[in-house]
Amino acid sequence: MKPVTLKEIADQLNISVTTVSKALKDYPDISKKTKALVKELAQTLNYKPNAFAVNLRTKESKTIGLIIPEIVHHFFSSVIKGIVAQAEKKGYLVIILQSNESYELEKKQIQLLLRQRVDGILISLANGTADYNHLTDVLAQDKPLVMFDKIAKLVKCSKVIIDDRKAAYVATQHLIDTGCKRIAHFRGALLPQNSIDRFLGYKKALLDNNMPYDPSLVYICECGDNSFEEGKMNARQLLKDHKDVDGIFINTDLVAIGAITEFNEQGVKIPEDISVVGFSNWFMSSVISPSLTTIDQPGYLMGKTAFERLYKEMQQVKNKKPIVYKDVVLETGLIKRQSTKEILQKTQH
Amino acid sequence: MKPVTLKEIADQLNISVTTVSKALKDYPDISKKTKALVKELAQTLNYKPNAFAVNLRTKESKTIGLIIPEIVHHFFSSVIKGIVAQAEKKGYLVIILQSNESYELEKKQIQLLLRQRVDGILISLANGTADYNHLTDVLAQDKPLVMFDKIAKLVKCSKVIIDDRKAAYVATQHLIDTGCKRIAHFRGALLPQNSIDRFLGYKKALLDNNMPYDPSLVYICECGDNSFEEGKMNARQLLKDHKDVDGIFINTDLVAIGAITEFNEQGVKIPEDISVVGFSNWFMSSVISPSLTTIDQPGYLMGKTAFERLYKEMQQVKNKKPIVYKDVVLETGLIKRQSTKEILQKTQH
DNA sequence: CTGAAAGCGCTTACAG
DNA sequence: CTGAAAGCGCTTACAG
Repeated sequence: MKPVTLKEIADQLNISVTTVSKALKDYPDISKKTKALVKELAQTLNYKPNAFAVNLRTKESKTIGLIIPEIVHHFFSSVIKGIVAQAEKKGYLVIILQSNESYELEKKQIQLLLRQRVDGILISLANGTADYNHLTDVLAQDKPLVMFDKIAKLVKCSKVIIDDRKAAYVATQHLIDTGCKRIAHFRGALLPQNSIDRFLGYKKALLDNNMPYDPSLVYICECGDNSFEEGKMNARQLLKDHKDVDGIFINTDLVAIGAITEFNEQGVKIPEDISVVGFSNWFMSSVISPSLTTIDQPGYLMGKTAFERLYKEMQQVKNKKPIVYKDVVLETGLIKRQSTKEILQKTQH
Repeated sequence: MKPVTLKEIADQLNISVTTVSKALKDYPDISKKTKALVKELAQTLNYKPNAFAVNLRTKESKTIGLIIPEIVHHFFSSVIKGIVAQAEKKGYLVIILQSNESYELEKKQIQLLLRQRVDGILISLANGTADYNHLTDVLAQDKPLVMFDKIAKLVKCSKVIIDDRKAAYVATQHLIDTGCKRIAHFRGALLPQNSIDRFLGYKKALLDNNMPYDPSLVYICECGDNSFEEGKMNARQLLKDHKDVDGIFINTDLVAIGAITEFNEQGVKIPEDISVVGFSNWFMSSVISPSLTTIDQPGYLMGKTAFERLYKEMQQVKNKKPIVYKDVVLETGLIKRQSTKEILQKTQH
């Protein structure tokens, strides 16, 4: 069963393809009668315009590309959901690609999307991405590109992020406010901007509170996959290296959950012996024991907002206006749970 | 900066578009010299074939559609990952759509994908889907359609599933083997096939062990969203209704985790007072306390396999052969953890 | 070995 | 109010 074309409708009605096309699109210069006839037949034949032909003519695909480091991931899957939902509302389809945190794959995927002539690209960078030529290539073609969460500050394009530095500051301050004196940090991989920013927020909170910054308390993971195992390993190492640590701010909830599991296994009491704060507020964090104090990171909203930005830019391109770049910073919040102690009364008289 | 076309390459080289096209595709009737010239220029100009034009000519989009009930979901996101990875290997792009468990949305999305002229469709049905015309429409167009996980048995197409009935039987048998005498079941929504099959497996295990089947021990959730809250609610209700229940087989891990949380809060001991078995082996289940005994459901493999099936069918269509439908049943396994007791010794003499 | 020509299915400026 | 014609960027059967 071959799909129905305009020509078939035209032939059956003994009118021209032009008229059929215009009738379906409600051009004002077509008679009401013709329109009704055409629409009815299109309906009964179940006519669907051939997207390839339409795209070829209009140079629009109504499709966007999405490149994400990892799909099986609470935060990222929430972002995907936000993007897909918002895109559908505006009549756009989303092609999804996963970079697996690989720079090489990411580069290849950008090429794939460009070849596919998507109208715009949404990307969260792989940890390994340090070279941005593949991204500036996109921008050079006046193809809208919006980064979210894992971004490159140096690339000139719109970005949707949270204030990682501030959020990390709040997390660390909370540890301090609850009485922690010696606070470690699991920072994950070295490169990604949000890893850097969270580290800086941690450091600043220490210094602002006149606490010494000790680099040996910062655990970097070369693999940098932010995994459960990474948390377990780091926690084990920490217990060997620094028996005096009484608080940890951890880059990502999953890593924090790994750490908590290790502490539980070794009989280290949370929060009595060590307080733990995570980052992202994965659903899991509310149900483990003890439940994890963490930073709430609005994934769905970030996806929605990123698409909205991209949409604006795609409109600008369509209207032959210059693309206006804009950064959007979303709010985060601290979720207090059982892995940190009560805030000390600041009783002074 | 407008994308480069074949014509531009042809003009610069003073040859025809035909020759350029053939040279790039390594047709044997083009001279080595010409091929080298064309390829070099294409490279320097960063030529990328216009996918719309290619698709329009070849009637192939090298794109497939994926409709899934929920993206933020451990099992489904694993499936997505498997599909996307395998598709990319074979040179296909994936358009992702989320039905939100809504039949209406699902129907609309099928239309969207058909309009987009995807080469094939992968779908896991919404809970509410009871009418299959939108699916048979796809099949009637000789467009490959493969269902996975949440399928409709009545629709004639390839399916990739697990043996839900058998897996549920194994789960229930495990409860029996560990000494449970009165076993409840949280079955979730009424309609979906796997909900039905898991229930039947539960029931059969009881009967095969000469245990009475008591319908009042089966908790159906009309909302049927398989949520954490559903688990808490059902557990609360169960404690009111049936104080003698000492084991539960629960449809989905997330619901089981909700139940465990409720039991923990009410001081009901797991597995001493009540043993719990879940279904799916979400990552979360290994880190909660007590960790959850569950059925391992191979999400990534299911995604990969579903794409492979679709790929075969797309090849058949391409080669003008009839589509051969096939069901693939993937293996599951029981993961024993802390939420169930040790298996009783079957000492008989 | 090379190229002119037709055509995929649409849209739209233009003529009548 | 209707339609002939050009063209989007490719591919491929055919001629030379």
